[in-house]
Amino acid sequence: MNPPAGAILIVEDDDALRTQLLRALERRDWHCHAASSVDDCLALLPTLETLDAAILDLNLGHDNGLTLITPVLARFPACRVLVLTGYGSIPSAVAATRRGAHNYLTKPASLADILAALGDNTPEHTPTLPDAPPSLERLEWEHIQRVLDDHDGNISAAARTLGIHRRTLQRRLKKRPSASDYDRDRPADPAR
Amino acid sequence: MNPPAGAILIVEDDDALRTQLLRALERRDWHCHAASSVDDCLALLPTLETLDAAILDLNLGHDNGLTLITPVLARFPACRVLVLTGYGSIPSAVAATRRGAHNYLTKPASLADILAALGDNTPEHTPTLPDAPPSLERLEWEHIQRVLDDHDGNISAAARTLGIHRRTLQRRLKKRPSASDYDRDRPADPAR
DNA sequence: CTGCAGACGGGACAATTTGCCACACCCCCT
DNA sequence: AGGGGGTGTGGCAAATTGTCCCGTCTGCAG
Repeated sequence: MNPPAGAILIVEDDDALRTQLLRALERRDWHCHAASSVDDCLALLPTLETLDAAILDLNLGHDNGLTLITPVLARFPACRVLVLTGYGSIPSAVAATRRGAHNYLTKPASLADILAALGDNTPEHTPTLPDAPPSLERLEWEHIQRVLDDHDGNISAAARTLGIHRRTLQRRLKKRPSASDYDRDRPADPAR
Repeated sequence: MNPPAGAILIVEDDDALRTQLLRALERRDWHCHAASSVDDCLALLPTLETLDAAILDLNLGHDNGLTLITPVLARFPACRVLVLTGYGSIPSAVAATRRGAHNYLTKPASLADILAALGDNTPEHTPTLPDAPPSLERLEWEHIQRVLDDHDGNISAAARTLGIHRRTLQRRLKKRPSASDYDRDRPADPAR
């Protein structure tokens, strides 16, 4: 897929996810750099020689990954910036794109999704007419997954922010043995 | 708010909505042009002298409003393009923004929302860190509203695409008497 | 070491909500 | 007039939720 690969920067505050992503990308022959905060990233930037791509988490503690887009592009104008966030919203996607982000994904995203988003060379193709109305259940499910992920799999906490009873969340989860496929190299993944 | 106003183009296939929008904008001293399809719009473009803003619906029959962004900007590079769509998605928002759209809104949007989105002069401000986890119920409700709107208030059709029983949708709607506040002159909205 | 707090999985049971069927009307169209 | 579809409503069984309650585990003070 990408024999030459290149240099990539990962900015993600979740240690587990960051290292997983990093390893997965290195296995694909990318030369990786990683940072876990806005400050780390800003400190790291000047030391880099080249950068072909960057994956930025929006939710970096109290800082916002959005603020990194401009500095990254200032130093490496050709860098492909991919924003990856737990909770994506249309306004923030617009803001990121306006700042020059190449693409915007919401977690959970598989490695394949990420690479595809970065590779998307066609700035003008996407006929994108998927104005398809998602079923209520699907939407609910995806949202639950996101929130759950946002709370590192903590069911109790997720249930609280979702505004439903913990018991209910448990029951619903049991019904759908969803395989969370983060950045697993191959889809198959045990249970982060 | 906008004493000088300017010339604006509205491309929207729903007759009722288009005329409402048009009248509301004219009342605000905008010089309006309107089209109800991609072809109409493309035919209209060359005849225009100036254009300060454009509101494009994404869902134009079988065509996609996204394709209009480039032509519009080609003729009027300084034009502010606002994409307005019934069911918005992050990928399509990214696609629109990449093509040069100034902003992207989902219906229902009040006139105030629209004007604010067009006025948004700050391409670099938005700290946007609302990575807030919406409650399941709120998200559900909003989605229902969008889908309902997408089907012009047709409960049966909406229920079908939502994948729930018509009776259930009815009951849920009755519980929350929401006032659909399209482009009503004044926001007059309870709690969007 | 010993609580204590908080998370997880589950059982039991009542309170709601859904899914479904039925019936009444309406409106539009052939 | 006779479909075909949409909108309200009533009623009822079935599924889902909200609660309470337990028993375990684990990490963290004391």
